Amino acid sequence: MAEGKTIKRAGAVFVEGMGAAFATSGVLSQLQGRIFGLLYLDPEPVSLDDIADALDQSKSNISINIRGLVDWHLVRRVSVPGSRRDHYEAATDFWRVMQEIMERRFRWNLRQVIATCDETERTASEKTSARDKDRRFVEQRLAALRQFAAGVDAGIEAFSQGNAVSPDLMHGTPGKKRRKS
Amino acid sequence: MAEGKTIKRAGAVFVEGMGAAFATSGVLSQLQGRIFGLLYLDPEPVSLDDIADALDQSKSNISINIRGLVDWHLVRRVSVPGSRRDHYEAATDFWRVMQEIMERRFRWNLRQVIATCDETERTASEKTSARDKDRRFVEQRLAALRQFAAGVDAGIEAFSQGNAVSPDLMHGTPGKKRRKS
DNA sequence: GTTTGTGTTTAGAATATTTCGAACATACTG
DNA sequence: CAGTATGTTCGAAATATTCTAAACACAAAC
Repeated sequence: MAEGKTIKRAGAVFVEGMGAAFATSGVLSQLQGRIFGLLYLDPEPVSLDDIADALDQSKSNISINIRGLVDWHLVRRVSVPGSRRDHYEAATDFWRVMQEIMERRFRWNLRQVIATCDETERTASEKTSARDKDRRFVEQRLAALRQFAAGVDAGIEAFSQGNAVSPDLMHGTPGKKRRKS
Repeated sequence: MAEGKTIKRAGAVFVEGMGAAFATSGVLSQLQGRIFGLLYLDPEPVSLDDIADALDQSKSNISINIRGLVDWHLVRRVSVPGSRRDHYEAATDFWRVMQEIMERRFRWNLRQVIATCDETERTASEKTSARDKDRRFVEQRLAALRQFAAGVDAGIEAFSQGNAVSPDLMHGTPGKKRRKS
């Protein structure tokens, strides 16, 4: 609306590019990428219907998908004085978004791995019929995986808090066992 | 085969846990997680058919999915003396896998964003009809996004090479404009 | 060279996800 | 309060993905 027809052309390139990028991100969908692309190049907040219109999608679909964008802090819902409609604008604090993803996606995933290791070990130790050799093998493997996941988890946490992270702190030189300090 | 029935029970917990973890990873599928889970707790390499059998899937499906695991270096194909079949075993160098993912997934994705910014800018500058104000707005936004993506990209590269990465090197304090050097 | 064992490709079936339009709920307008 | 504008929810349709079984290709064994 506020932008000229030419920008709209360039906008189409950007919108589709963001769609492609988001689609392969594993975090957000193609449509969410396109929505973000549209908003990011528009200086004015845009209403739901205008977004639906511009991207040729149903209002309900935009409604659903934009919620995810707001969740990840990639888009803000703002109120526009004259209008009763919800309006949306792109956020520009990508750093924040990245932190959010690291917290809620990566770390959550790592904890899931850790939890699985723990649960497996508990289950394995209940039943005592397995040969010692097998038991030890499994426990050693579970320990190795848990240690890796815990290390990365700690690394991300440190990073999130503004600390530098160095690779060798995270991977405990696999193969050879090493003391903690 | 080489593992007792009890380990198999615990194994089921682990297999399903890995399936769940991988499913939400955005990189690999649930089935791939289950395959990895199975192999990771087995000291012996396992044949295609045995995997298919254990996970109750068709051979072809396993064949397809295991290729992805090998691609990401999460699983190795090994040859077993007595048998003509391909056998597979889990890799244990998670660090390597992580690097692989960072390179081939994250960085590739960031470059995609950068490329889109560049392409958009080129398209925008061809058409000169837009008002200066709009043009500058768009260009400033494209520059900001590109800078962020380039920063993260450089950070990951450094990290991959064993260097420490600190957050403040990456995010150029958004809001206020800043000179390059 | 034929047969047998093995992994891969392929076409279609099964399943899951995305999308739409209608129905609904809610809040503003007069 | 009636009426209208707006966002959300819901069930069905469209689309995409995953999975299977059969056909295929290739190599080893006989």
